[in-house]
Amino acid sequence: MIERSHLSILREIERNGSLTAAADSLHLTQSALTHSIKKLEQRTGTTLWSKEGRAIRLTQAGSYLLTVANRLLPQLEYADQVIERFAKGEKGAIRIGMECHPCYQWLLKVVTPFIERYPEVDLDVKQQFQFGGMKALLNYDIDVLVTPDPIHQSGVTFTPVLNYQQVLVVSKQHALAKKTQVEPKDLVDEVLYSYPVEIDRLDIYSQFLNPAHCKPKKHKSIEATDIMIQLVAAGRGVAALPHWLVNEYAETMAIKSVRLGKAGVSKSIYLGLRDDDQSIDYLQAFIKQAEQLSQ
Amino acid sequence: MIERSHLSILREIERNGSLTAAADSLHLTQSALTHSIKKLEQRTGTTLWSKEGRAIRLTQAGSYLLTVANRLLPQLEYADQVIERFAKGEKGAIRIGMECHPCYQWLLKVVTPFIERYPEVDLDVKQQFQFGGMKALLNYDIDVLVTPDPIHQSGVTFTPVLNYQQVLVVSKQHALAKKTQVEPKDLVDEVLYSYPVEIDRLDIYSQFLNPAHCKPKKHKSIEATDIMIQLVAAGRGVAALPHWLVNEYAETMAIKSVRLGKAGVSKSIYLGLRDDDQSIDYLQAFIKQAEQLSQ
DNA sequence: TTAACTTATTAATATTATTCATTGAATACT
DNA sequence: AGTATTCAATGAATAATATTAATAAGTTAA
Repeated sequence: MIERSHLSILREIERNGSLTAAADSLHLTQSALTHSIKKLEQRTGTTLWSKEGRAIRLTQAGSYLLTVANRLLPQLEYADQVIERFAKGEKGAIRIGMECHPCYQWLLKVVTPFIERYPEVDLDVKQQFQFGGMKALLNYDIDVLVTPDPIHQSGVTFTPVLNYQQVLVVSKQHALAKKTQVEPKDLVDEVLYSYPVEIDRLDIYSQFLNPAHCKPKKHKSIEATDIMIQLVAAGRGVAALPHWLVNEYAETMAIKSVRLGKAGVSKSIYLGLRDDDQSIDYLQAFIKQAEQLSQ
Repeated sequence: MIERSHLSILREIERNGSLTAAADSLHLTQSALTHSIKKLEQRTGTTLWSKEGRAIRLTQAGSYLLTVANRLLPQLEYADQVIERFAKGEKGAIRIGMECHPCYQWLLKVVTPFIERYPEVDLDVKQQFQFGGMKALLNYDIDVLVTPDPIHQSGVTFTPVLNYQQVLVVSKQHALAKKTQVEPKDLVDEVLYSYPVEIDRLDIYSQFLNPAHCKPKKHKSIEATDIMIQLVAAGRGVAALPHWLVNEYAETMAIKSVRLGKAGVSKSIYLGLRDDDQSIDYLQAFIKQAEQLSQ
């Protein structure tokens, strides 16, 4: 069995020209090398070096092994480096799962400065989960779960990274646009647009309409935020979205945001992380980056 | 420092799905593996496996190392095999040096059966040496020296492999063709062709002409045997060549061989081998092959 | 819950690697 | 030629490492 140490010895003897010099550069004694060599030659049943006088020269078998050493040692040394980078928390991959439709745009703002600081960390974003984001996290399909609805459970810790108001978006021409706040009953004649998720995960229902036993005239679901905003601007309906998202569109689109109820609907976005991974540098850095953004 | 054993452990755990099973296939105890793993993880400062319950799963760093293992282990295992073949004397290379011009055709007859028996032994033939064949042999530029003039010296052993008569080749029309033997004085009016080597290495001089203080009318040197025979057949001159070589041409060319003197000029071809290499299987086999051919 | 199975731990032991001190041999120097 | 140097080989002693046995502690499945 050829070991890494054997390959190192081959290479260093060739580099240094003598056993003694090779021993120095390997931080060993000459005696140690002689013993290693002898053992290797005995075990393999070959002569790797022919020793004439005090000179030393590779045999054919030795020359062959030297080419192996020159090919494989750099690869092993590179692997050492990569593992070191893993150890320092510089290298890795974050697979981000998103359970929050409008968050994608917010996420981009977190990601941009992060990838500059951690160029060796790969990023991947997934938005569809067969059994829900929580399962995906626990099943190691993703490493970070971005969600407005944390399910507190052992093994996963959630950190709030963004607090915001959920607001109603309406066209500037809409009657509600003049109000500073809307009440549940104001929506009973409206078409309500939302992302395609279960109704009990929509805050406009759970925190606003349902408590007042109201419901909109019609409810339509749309995947793309841009289209949703377009439809709202055209007066085809209203939508409940994060205020920061609405603000971004407000400059270019004919829309206006109105507070939901007297107190407004407050929401938070959380990042979920497996407890196992709490010690991983770049994951902590990612969360910190997200927290800083909202301040 | 990633060692071969670490890579093997990585691979076997992944193949077998558990530490215990991997330990079996590595002919170790489960305890030994646990210790190795722990030591590796401590030294590198990484977690390679996350262990949840009795299941075990690779971390990102572990997955990376597994790809390294799958890439490098096969190469190391192949190197083991190659070294084993070297050890068995099946694999190697013979660099043959030729100091004997007409021997090339004889050599081919040795080589043909040899390469069938030792398909993994590379062969190379060199015919030009900067400082002579003996120096080339001692300098490890060649491994076998084919020569009619062995220089006995420590470190090299010569084995005679072919005894033959050196004969004079003449055209069938030539006056000497009718004789059974020629004398030195018969050549004083002839053009003598020879290979381009120093005159004192030509037996026709050292063993035939010089003792009788004779010399030919003219001496021309030619590299290629075929051309030399053509010229002789055309009556442009005579040449001294091994009888077995002349026999091969005699069927198709208008030439005839005549004995040199009453006793003839006897020659031998020797194979020279470094004493260091006497124990190498395929070199011994090569010499044996050469000896058998002449019987 | 038990039975079966898997990994972790500790202390003892076996194996292997390394060094020290010395020798013999080859080379360089005067 | 003789001496000093340099280099590799050796054997015994020691240090370092790997491996095991025995057992614990945890998980899974019936």
